[in-house]
Amino acid sequence: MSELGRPLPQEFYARPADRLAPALLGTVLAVHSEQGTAMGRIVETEAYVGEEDLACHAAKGLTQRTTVLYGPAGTAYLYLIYGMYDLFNVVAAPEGVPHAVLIRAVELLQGPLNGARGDGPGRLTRALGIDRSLNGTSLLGPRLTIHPGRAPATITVTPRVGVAYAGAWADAKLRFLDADSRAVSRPSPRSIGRPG
DNA sequence: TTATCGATGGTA
DNA sequence: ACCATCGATAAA
Repeated sequence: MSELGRPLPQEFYARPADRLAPALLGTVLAVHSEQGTAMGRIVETEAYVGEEDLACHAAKGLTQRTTVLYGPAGTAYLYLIYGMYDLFNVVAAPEGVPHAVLIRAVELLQGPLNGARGDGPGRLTRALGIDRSLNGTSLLGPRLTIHPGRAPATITVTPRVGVAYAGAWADAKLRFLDADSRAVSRPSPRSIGRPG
């Protein structure tokens, strides 16, 4: 049983998503349920930085769907994509500022693992046993928590995945990866390949 | 009420 | 490269 430090405090989350996203690399997402605790070390994140960001859901403004983005930092934002996958995000920035960090990959430490892997935003939610019923849940516990972990030695920065429609924002370098992890969702320009 | 479109992943 | 699958949003 690995040791988890205290959950990251609310203040940790209350900063712009482009600064929170790299800070989350290496931290451990824990999902607590009757079954036990599922855990994964976060190795890939993307920042979505508010109403001006055409790739951010809040580009549509305040709607029923985006309500939690406008709420306090340190809240889970989960939504269904492509009719099939639940994607997990961390709400960032002060209340009223709709920033979020998408968690795209984890190194699985402890399961449910429903036969799923951790290398992909749709996969990790299945592997950790979370879905959109947890939308709006606090990351201060008791259901979901994030804990300090081993920070990456090197962070790779690239444009975000799947946002080609977002005009100038499609090219923004807002995706962050642990360059030494092999659990990332897809090859990255710098960390791809194996030495010798 | 209806049409369009995804912050994906599995298969060919 | 193609497509399964469905909720949110915008248009009508």
